[in-house]
Amino acid sequence: MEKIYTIKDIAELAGVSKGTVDRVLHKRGKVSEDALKKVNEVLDKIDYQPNLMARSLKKKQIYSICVLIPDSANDPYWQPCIDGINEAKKEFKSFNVKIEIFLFDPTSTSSFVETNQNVLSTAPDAVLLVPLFHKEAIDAIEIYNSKGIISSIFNNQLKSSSIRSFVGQDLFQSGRIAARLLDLLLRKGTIAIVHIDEDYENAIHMQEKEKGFRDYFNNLENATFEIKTFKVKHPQFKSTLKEFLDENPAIEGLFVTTSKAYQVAKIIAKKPEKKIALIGYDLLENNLEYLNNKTIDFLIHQNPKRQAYLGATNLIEHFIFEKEISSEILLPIDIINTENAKDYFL
Amino acid sequence: MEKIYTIKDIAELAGVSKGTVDRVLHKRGKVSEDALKKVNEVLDKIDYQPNLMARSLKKKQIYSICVLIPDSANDPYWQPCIDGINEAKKEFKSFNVKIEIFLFDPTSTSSFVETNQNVLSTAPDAVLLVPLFHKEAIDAIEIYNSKGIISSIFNNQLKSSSIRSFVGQDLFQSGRIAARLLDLLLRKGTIAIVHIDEDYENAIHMQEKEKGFRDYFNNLENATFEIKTFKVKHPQFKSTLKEFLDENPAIEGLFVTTSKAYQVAKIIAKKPEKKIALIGYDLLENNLEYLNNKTIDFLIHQNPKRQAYLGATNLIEHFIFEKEISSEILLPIDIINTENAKDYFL
DNA sequence: TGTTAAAATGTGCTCGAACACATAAAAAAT
DNA sequence: ATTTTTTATGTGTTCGAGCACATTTTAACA
Repeated sequence: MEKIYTIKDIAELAGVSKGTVDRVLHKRGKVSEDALKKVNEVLDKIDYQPNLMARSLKKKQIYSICVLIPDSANDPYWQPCIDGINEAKKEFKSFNVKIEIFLFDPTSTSSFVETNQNVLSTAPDAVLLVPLFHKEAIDAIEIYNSKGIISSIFNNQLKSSSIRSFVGQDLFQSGRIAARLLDLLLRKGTIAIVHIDEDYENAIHMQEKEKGFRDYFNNLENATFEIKTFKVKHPQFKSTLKEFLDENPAIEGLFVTTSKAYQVAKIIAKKPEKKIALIGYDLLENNLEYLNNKTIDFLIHQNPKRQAYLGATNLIEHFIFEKEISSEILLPIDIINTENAKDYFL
Repeated sequence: MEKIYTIKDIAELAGVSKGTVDRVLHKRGKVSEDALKKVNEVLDKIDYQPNLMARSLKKKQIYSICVLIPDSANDPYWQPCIDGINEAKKEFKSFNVKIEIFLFDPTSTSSFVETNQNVLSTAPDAVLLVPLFHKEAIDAIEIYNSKGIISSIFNNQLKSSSIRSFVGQDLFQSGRIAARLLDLLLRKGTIAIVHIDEDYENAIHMQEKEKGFRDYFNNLENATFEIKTFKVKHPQFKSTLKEFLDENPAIEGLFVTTSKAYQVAKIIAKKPEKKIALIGYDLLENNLEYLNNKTIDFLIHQNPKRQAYLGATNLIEHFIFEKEISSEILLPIDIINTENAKDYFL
């Protein structure tokens, strides 16, 4: 077992005082060449790991992190994110970090902008946000960056050099997985990709999934599939989808690119004459209901709780343990069916 | 933002000294009824959370945890466990816990017994072990218990009132998932369950999986499957399996209950005249190779790394944060195909 | 009432890092 | 050579909890 060295140990070994060692460690200057050399020699020889307890105890500074999440009252998808943040909060409650959650309305751009302004006025050290609105998110992040506030994002990918970290999934790959599962279920036939509410939910999200989905089938040898795309908005949703299915009786499989597969399931459950394979996203209660009665065949789990949790801990550990911020954390893409669904609730 | 109270704060509020508050908090006695009442009144009013940094800094006691894992030189399955423990070790290196890994030979009962004796001689505070050998594990755990050493297990379930915690998967459910996937792949036909090296690897593991597997098909309406069981040991493995397959030409699917699916894949890959569906366990390199060339259709991920990690952190957090030890942590059962396999490496 | 024992309470040091401040040594200016 | 300035180095306090020890208060007994 290797010895744990303290600053005092180093001071004794180098024949200087702990003050000098401290100045060397923190490069605060005011150290003679001679002393610098002596201390560095000791430092090279041993593996000094500062005691983080002591450091955290001494430092009065409280790091503040703001988290912007869509309000789960508008969309239950976001509830696990809130839970994930609260879990991180609990875990690090003894440390000198303050985590505050700000909710915005996912259907309202102005709510997003406004919430960002509120966050800005609290002058946090870092912001973790779901960049639902592309342009507005970029703008907000630029402002944070100019004020020296670290920004991280999760759920949606977003290209900007001002972003320090992204937590999410490889959406292209996610589309490929959906394709592979439908391939398995059907072997051949006509499949439709269904995009619901493409407007305010981030379109890139869905497009990447579609690309991956199509990529799988394009690269398939002896491919016997036909792929269609269907876009629809919520108000006229029900009638439009019915029409679409009636007009395309050959369709045997559907890939819903959002968490709204239950809305589709509700409609196709009423067409028992023909089983349509259905794949969607996320373990919402509504979705699970249709998974259990086998209207939905597979769900792909985006693990929003863990995304939020990892987004938060990535920042927290940067502040209190001086860990480097991982610029990209890609979560595994979990395949869910009736049998393993309940495992994913903790 | 709620104020963080210290012992000093409480002392002032109650009009006593911090020594008295300390005695009340730790129930060390020597406190008058009057003082006890005054302190408890304050304690009821506020939410006191002791500063764990300060506590950890002060306490000189180093908690020692020993981890017993099979040597990965014998079976690569165990390497991720070692990685998981090292990750936990790294994460908590600043805290006063010492984690030591002890490796034993998974093919040798006496190696397991001997290693337990070595562990015992270091008089640790807790032991985390893979109870590969049923009887010997129970014995070892009884001894640990009699010496006041906490024991936790992972990977294998084991019933004993002396065990404080189990981390693993629901093996019955795991068997059901394999069944569901084969159902999906085949729709009907003959399937064989393959148990490899049932002797020294824990038999219960495989039996539970078989039970779940059969349960799925038993409860299936209009079932058109026939299920066989095939047990085999390594030396004569190759020839015996070939024979079995030749004798049962109807077999269209195989469920290998261990991480040795690649050994089966090696054989059926040479029979290209008929595609046999194959499902196995664990993301070993050998398995992934056959997954990628589609000889193996699905792998079920038992997440050994996370099992070990959670087993360790469960104990660590008990010691340093006084968290309760979760008596059972069941990990989700991850379904892996070619498309999402690479996600599961971190 | 005075003395001793027992119980209750308070004080002060420690853990290791951080940093303000005091002191000492070297360099520069008179 | 002496004073002043600059630079280097050391000392001491703080953070909050834990615990040993000192001190005070109360109870018991002669």
